[in-house]
Amino acid sequence: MNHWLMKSEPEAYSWDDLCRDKVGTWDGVRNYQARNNLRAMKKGDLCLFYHSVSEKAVVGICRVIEEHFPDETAKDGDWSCVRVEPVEAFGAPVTLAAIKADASLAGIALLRQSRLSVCPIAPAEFSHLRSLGKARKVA
DNA sequence: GCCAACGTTGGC
DNA sequence: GCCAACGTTGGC
Repeated sequence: MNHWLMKSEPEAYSWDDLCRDKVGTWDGVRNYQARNNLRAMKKGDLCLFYHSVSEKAVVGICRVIEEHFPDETAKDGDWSCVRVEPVEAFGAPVTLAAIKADASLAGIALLRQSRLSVCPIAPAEFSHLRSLGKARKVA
């Protein structure tokens, strides 16, 4: 299984929105590297949900429930999206500042490539963030 | 609001 | 194929 981190501005689509919807379509990606990461996702892969810009924190974990298919929101070009469902909410969101301050997360793609909206996460990084975030199952 | 990083576009 | 101009993302 692979692990990922996906960013969303909470004003555009938030973790709470995903929990309300139960199932979310992760569309709107218009960056080739991010798109290729979306296409590499397998059903069952887990993704950290990061709130960018206004909050700058990892707030939960979602699971890929449908592998990539064409992004209908794209007027032109060859873009993809996936479907996800919320799995675990972070009782303690892990802020960007906390990630930067954590030596064991120094290599995380979030820091190394700050503009990439869908990036792979190493298993050790994933489990560390999950425990820092005091993740608990979504009802 | 500013700016750094980075991707894309188009002229040459 | 290079590079300047421009647009976008996202942290500060």
